[in-house]
Amino acid sequence: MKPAGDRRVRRTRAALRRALVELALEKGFQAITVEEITERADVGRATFYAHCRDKEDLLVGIVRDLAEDRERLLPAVRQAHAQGFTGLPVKYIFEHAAQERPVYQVILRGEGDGRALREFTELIRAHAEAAFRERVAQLGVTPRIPLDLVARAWTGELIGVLAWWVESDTGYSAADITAHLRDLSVYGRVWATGLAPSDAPGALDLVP
Amino acid sequence: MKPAGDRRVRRTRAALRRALVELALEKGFQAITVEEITERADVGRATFYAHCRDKEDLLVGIVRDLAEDRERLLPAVRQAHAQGFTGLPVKYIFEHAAQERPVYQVILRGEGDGRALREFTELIRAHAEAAFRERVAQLGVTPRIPLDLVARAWTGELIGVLAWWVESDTGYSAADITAHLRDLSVYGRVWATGLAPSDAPGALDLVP
DNA sequence: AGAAATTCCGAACTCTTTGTTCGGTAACTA
DNA sequence: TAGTTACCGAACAAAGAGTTCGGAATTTCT
Repeated sequence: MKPAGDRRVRRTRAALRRALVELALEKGFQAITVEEITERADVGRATFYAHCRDKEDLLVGIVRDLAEDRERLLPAVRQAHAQGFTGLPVKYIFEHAAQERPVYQVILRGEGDGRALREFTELIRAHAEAAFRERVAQLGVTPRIPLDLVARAWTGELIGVLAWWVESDTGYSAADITAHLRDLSVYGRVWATGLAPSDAPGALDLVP
Repeated sequence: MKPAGDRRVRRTRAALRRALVELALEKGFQAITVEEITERADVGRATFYAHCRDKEDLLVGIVRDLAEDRERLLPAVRQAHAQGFTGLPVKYIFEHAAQERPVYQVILRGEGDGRALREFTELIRAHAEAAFRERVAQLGVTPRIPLDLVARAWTGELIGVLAWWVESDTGYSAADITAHLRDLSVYGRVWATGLAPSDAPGALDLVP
């Protein structure tokens, strides 16, 4: 299939986005000027404004592209899981992040005015909450904690870990992290720290 | 006890910070100019630069103040919990956030270039990780999941929920949220969604 | 292949905002 | 009360944002 639109547009868009990510990693988003971007991308400055209103806009565009890219992989993943899988396959998010590490870094650092990261977060949160609700309805159980809260907590957890993972060399593979996050979800943090279930009452202030 | 330093300094600092928060809520951090801040604070523009290099700096200062403010309450809280309590008392964070809601909103939106939120996050994360390690050493158990990961996950969870809570009217009280977060920590997300422990294996893809 | 449409260039221009300086005045501390 | 320190305000240079437009080049459509 051929990508839609004018080739020139695709080329300059790609060049601008790549330039933005590179520069953001080099000197921080804030410090970048539009001229630097266009210079690095080898594009006329006026052209920049033909594509987006400002830096921020460009960054948000990148987030959208990234999400689209992820979605493109999703159907195949869903297929792999035999029956109606509705969740966001965490492992593939981490693998995708490993592939597109620079972009993920810039986004997850919350650079720009935060719009990009908020948009990123919201995408994941909406996915998660929908998946939770569907699952609960499917099994006919009633949640013990409001699902909106559970979704927020889970999203925060995921993004917190993801941000850390793409930033530093943690030594954990995508599969490692996924397994840990799963255990954490299933057995809880008290278990994760190594306490026996019987210690739980005394260990409540691990949280307070 | 008398607050340290020159009264004039305290006054203008406070005025500048209040102005910044107000304006950030009204029109977004990005759109604010230094002149607007000084105007709102009724302070000469040159004075602004005598206190901080730019908007960002001012915001980071606010974060520091906030943390300091929280710490001031902490000893009393620690006292309440009979023996050596080391964790960050979540409930008091939420109560503090309720008191200082506008400030928390601005910070947790990730406005500015993200430095403020990163600093905020890092403060909490460091606290949490230290608390976890101490607790684990105290009880002589070995963690089943690396504690750095657990700390990241927990911090993300807390901040995700906190950001949501100060932003929208969720209808949950600080005590509600705290209780839910505790249950989530102790029993895990699978339990939280209402599934029986026996459902766990089949419910793993709530996470993957 | 040819025509029409679209995009890119680049240079010029305006306007806003930033960040700095400095002498005089007022407020505070000790 | 004396001495220190902070604030004011006006003026300045520099830089970046955002817009405009005619002509050249590419691409798409027929």
